[in-house]
Amino acid sequence: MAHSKHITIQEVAEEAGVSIQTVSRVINNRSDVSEETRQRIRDIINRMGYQPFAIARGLASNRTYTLGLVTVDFADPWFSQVVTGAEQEAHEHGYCFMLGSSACNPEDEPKFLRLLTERHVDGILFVRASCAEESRHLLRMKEMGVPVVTTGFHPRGWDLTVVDVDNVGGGRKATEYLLGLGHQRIAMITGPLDWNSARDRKEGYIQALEGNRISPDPAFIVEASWLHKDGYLGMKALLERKVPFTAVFAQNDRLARGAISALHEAGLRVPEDISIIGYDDIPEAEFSDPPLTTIRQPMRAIGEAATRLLIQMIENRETTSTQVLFDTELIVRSSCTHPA
Amino acid sequence: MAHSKHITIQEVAEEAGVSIQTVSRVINNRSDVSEETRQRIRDIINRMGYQPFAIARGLASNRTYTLGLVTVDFADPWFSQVVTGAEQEAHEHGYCFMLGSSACNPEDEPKFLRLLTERHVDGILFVRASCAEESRHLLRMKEMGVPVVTTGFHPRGWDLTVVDVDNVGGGRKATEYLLGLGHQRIAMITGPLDWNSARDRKEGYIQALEGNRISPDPAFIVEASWLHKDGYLGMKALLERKVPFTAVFAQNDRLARGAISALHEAGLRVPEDISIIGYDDIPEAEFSDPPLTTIRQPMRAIGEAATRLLIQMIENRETTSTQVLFDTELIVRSSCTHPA
DNA sequence: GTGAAAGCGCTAACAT
DNA sequence: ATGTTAGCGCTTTCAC
Repeated sequence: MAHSKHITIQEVAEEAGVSIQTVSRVINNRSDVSEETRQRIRDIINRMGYQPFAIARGLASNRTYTLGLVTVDFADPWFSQVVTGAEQEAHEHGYCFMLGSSACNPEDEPKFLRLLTERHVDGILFVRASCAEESRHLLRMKEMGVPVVTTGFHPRGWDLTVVDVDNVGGGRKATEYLLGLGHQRIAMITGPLDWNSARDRKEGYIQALEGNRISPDPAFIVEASWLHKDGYLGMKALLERKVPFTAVFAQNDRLARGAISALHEAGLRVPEDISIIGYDDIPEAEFSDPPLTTIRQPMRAIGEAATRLLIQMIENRETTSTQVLFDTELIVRSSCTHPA
Repeated sequence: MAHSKHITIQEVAEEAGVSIQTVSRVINNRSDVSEETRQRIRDIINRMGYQPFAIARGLASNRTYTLGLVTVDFADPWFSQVVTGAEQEAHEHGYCFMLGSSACNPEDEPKFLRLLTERHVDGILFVRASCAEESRHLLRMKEMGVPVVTTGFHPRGWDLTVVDVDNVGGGRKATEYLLGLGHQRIAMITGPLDWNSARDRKEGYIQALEGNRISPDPAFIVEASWLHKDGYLGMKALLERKVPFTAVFAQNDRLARGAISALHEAGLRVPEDISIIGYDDIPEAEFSDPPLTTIRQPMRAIGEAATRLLIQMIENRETTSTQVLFDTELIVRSSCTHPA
C-alpha cells in the first residue's frame, strides 16, 4: 500500500515482452488478444503477484468500482443484516463499499456525502437513511446523476429505485394472526409515522381490522421510535390510557421487547394476559422471554437485491426506477395465545 | 460522479488567474500562499462548488485517505458499536472506511483483502477479525508494511497495535460481584477459548475465585461460541452435568440471554434460583427479562481510539506497537441476587 | 492481434 | 509567494 513498492503493469509488460496495452487488455478481459498471449500474461501476473492499481484505473477510466453505503445507525439490526447481503453481492462483482454514516447530523454540511463524492463512488446505497436531511441528500444525488438505490426508507412521491419489504402485507399478516387467535381489541405501537414502513404496517393493520368489521380506534395506537426504550415508553403510555386491549402489534422486535418489559413491570404476563407480536425477527427474538412471535423480513436478500440493482444501474447506465418488494413470513413462537 | 461533469483544479485556477499549484496549495493548507490569494481562491472554490478529486490526489500523492475495515460479522453488536466510534473519528480526520468483511471464509483467496489492497487503503482496522485465516492475513499485512491496528481480537505473541478492554479485570469484576453477593459455586459459559478475550475473562474469573480461596472446578465451566444459541446450548450442557451452581458468569450478553432461555425451560427462575451476569452491555440487556446485570465495555471509545491510533501510525509513519486497554464498568440490574 | 501516443486530475520537486 | 516541469499507473483512442 502506501509504503511498499508495487509491481506495475509496466513491469509485467516488460517481463512478457509485450506492450502495456496488451496487458491491460488481458486484465480487462478484452477479446482482442490471442489466446496464447493471454494465457502467458496471466501466468506472469500470477507469478509476479501483480495487482492492478485501482486508483490509477479509476483516474483513467472514470470508474472506481466503489459503492457508497449510507445509513443513520450502524447498530440498527436491520442495517447489520442488510449490509451482510449487500457486501457479499458487491464483492462478487468486484465492488467495495465505502462507509458513510450520517449519524443524522442535520446541522453541518453533508460531510459524509462529500467524502463519498470526492472519492467518486460509482453509486450509493442508502440503507434506512431516514431523516429529512438525508432524504434531501439522496434526492440531490439522484438529480446529479449518481445511481442511487434506497432500502428500508424512501421519501414519498419520488421516482426512486427502492428495495423493501411488503410492509402493508406484513402489517396485515401480523394483525390477521392476532385476529385469528380470537383477539378483537388489538393495540399497536408504531414506528415514526414519517417512515413509510411504519405507515405501511399501520395501513396493513387497518386493512386487517376493517376486513373483520372492526373499526380501528386511535386510542389503541401509540407512535414511537424504533428502540427498545420507545417500546417500553409506548406500552406505559398505552397502559395509562386504560384501554382494554388483549393483544399488541409492535412494529419491530425491539419495540416488542421494550413493551414486554413495561408489561411485566405492570404485573401483566405475556402471553397469558396480553399477546404480543413483533416485526423483523432479529436474533434476540428467538431467545427473548417469551420467545417472540414475529414477522420475518428477508434482510440479507434485500441487501443482495439492492446491490445487484445498483450495480446494474451503474453498468448499464440504466435510469429507469424499479421497485422490488419482498414478502414477509410469519414466525410463530410463544408470545401470542388466545385471549383469556 | 461517474456520470456528471466535474469542475477541476484547472478551471478554478483559470477563474482565479493563478496557476494550478497555487490552488493545490490552498487545498492542502500549505503555508506558502499569501493570505489574500488564499482567501480569494477559497471563495472561488466555494462559489464554483469545486471538490478535489480524491482519486487523482491519491495517484499523485500515494495517499488515499481511505482506511480498510475488516470484520467477520456485521451483525455482531460489538462490531456495530465500535464502528460507530471509528467512523466518526475517521471522518473528523478526512478519512473514509472501506468495508472488507471476510465472512470468515477460509477457503478462497483473501478476496476481501485484495479488494482493499488494490485500492491502496492507507491502513487497516481489524475489528474482531477472529478466525485463524484472518489473523494470518492481518500479520501478512503488517509484514508488508501496511499500518494495522486490531481490536477485540489479536493473535498471541505478536507485536501488534491493539486496542481492547481489560478483560482479565472485567472477568474478575464480574466474578467478584457474584462472590460478594455470597455465591460460592459459580459456573461460567465462556466464548471460544482461542479468543484472547475469552481466555482473559476466564483468567479473571479464576483469579477472583482463588482470591477467595475457592479452587476453580472445570466441571463448572462450559466453552461456547458467542451467539444466543450457544448460551442456550451451553446452559443445557451445564444443567445436564448436575453441578450445584447458584450463579453463572456468561462471557457476553447474548450468551447470558440464551442461558436464561434454557434456565426458564428447565423451570428455574432468574435470579431467584440462579443468578446470572453478562458482559458487554448491549442495548437488549437493559430490556431483557430480567434486566441483565453485566459488565459494560466502552465500545465507541474503543473504536475512536483504534482509529486515532491508526491515523497516527499512517501520518507519522510510526511503527512501534502500542497497546491500549480500556476499563470496564459493572452495571447492576436485576439478574443477580443473594443465593437462596 | 498488437503497439504508440495522449491524457485522466492532481501533487512534488524544483525553479524563480 | 508563485509558476514550471514531470510524472503517479492506468485506459483510451487510433494506428499498423
